[in-house]
Amino acid sequence: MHEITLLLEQGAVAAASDLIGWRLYVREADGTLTGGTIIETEAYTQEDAASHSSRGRTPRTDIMFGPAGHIYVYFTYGMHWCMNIVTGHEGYGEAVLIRALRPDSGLDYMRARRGNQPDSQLTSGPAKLCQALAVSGYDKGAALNHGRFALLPPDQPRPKVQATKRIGITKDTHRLWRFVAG
DNA sequence: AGAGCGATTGCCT
DNA sequence: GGCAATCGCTCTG
Repeated sequence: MHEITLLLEQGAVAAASDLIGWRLYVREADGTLTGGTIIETEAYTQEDAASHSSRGRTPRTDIMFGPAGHIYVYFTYGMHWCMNIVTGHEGYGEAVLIRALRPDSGLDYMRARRGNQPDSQLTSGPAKLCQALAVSGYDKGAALNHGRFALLPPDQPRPKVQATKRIGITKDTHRLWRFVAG
């Protein structure tokens, strides 16, 4: 638990890299854990023009400015939810977008929500994994490891991590703040 | 009160 | 690889 806080309080960029290999799950009503190993992340900080927090603290982005270890979810493109883990310190707006998991638990729940896709496509995108884990606006501000969400340490040797450009943004595109396992 | 937008996805060539 | 779909949310006025 404290290990998680230290990891996240380093700041979004270091945390985004270090979170590769950690395991993220949501607990279903019957106790099943649905989720898997984090294999792709992106960092967003307050000085970063691509970040929602760069335009100030608003009702939408308020969670990003709160303490580390909470969930920031946002709705986009009229149909998709995406989830972030808030990092850094109270008053500074930053978070890590969870972009992909390697699913290893609760696969039946994911298939039911994602339309019986191949396992490799159940959680291979930020909106896909929210659909697979049934994450939505309802989860806004939830605290890790105090309710539905569990973030667990790596259960295998940490993979190598590559840093690349972030996906789908139009500002500050040069930053190498996307991290992928491999 | 409402126009504009979007940290994506899936389908198409 | 390119691009349309899609609509609730956000912020401004």
